[in-house]
Amino acid sequence: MQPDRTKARILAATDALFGERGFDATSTRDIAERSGVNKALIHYHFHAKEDLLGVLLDGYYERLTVKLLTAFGQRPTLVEQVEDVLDAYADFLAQNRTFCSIVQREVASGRHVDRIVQGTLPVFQLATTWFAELTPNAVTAQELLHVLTSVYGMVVTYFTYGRVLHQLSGVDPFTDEALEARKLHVRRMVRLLFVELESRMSTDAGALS
Amino acid sequence: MQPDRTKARILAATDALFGERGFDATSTRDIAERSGVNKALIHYHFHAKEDLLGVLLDGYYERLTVKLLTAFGQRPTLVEQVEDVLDAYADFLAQNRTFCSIVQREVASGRHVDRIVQGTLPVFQLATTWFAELTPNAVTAQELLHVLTSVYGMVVTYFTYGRVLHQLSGVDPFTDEALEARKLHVRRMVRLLFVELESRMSTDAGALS
DNA sequence: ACGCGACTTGGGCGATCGCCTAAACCGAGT
DNA sequence: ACTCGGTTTAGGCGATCGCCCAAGTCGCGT
Repeated sequence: MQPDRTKARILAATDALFGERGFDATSTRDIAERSGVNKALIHYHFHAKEDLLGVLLDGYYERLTVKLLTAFGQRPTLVEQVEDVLDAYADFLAQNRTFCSIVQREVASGRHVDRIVQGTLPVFQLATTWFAELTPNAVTAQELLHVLTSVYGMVVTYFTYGRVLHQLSGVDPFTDEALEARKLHVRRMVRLLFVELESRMSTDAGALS
Repeated sequence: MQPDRTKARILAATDALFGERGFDATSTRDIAERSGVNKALIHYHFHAKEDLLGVLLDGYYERLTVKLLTAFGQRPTLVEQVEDVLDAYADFLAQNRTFCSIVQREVASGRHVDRIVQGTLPVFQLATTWFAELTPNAVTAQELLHVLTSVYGMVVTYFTYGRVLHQLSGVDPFTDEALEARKLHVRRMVRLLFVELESRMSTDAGALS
């Protein structure tokens, strides 16, 4: 078998196992068995187990960044652009649910935070420049961070807590219809935010109520 | 030393270690060392490592539920009650940041989901009955779940992604001032939601835009 | 004083961990 | 035909894992 094919098989197995069990609960032997590859090959191709996670995360963030940056800038108004990016984000998470689990766990453990910050940085900076240009003095940097955190949380929590939501509602949250409904909900919330921002800009004053 | 004191020391060390490293990355020897207790005592008092996590989670959810249910019902209007509950939730997470990390990891791994669902159930049911009484036909069950997920996500994400936010903004998100600012932001978002709900009820029709 | 049950202790069992070594394999270049 | 570098293999090293055992200690009722 050509080495590229081997590396791909190892990475695929790693993704599946890290996603469902987590880094610490997965042994290199598990990965070898799942990918149908000798266990020494993992260390030959990826040096250490830790590096496997690094390569995996870097790949995810590169694909995610490309997808979000291209989703941005397709439609005229800012609201529509934001909606497109959030839709693309939701689609990405739906198609890469292991990514969501892995990041959540690593952030909780404070590991690979640098890599995760670096991965989110391009989109984060794009978002901040949007608002800096569009709402020069209506939104402070602190407030913007809160808004981004909230929107991010709304999108991501739906996927991380998928199992919990399933049990609470009895409905599978990952069917196509359910995902579309979620995206619609997020769009509504974002519209509400924008309405508030615009009204604040027109009155040229801050703070709601 | 009296056994209750021993069990408390073990649980405290378990909480700290599970919180910062996670269940799988923590050994019973780590717990014994941190709590200054013989390693066999852990299995004597708590049977298995897995049970430690169970006891820990049950304790957290009991305290959380009591806190949220008492926070509810102190002020006249529904908006204020919701704000109080969310403030109490944020305070609880701020004072028990390990809880947040632990739950996030376990949910990501699909472990202890039953226990977590059971723990959130009282508050979840209270929230659903609120809206069922107050907005009988303005909000569907599906839509309510989306709203609760979003609000939950807004609150929790701030704490789980504390380290990331710190690096992105350069500001410690866990100072008293920062936490108050976060609570204020969540309150604003909830107010926006309520304004939308009320307008929908007055027009007696659904769907924004 | 003494026995009994609860608690604590050091030591170690078998299993599994990440990683490494030495040898075999294999296709391309000469 | 034969080297040679890249790839794959079986096997095992030392460390660590969860958990258990037999003995020891302690306080308390009698």
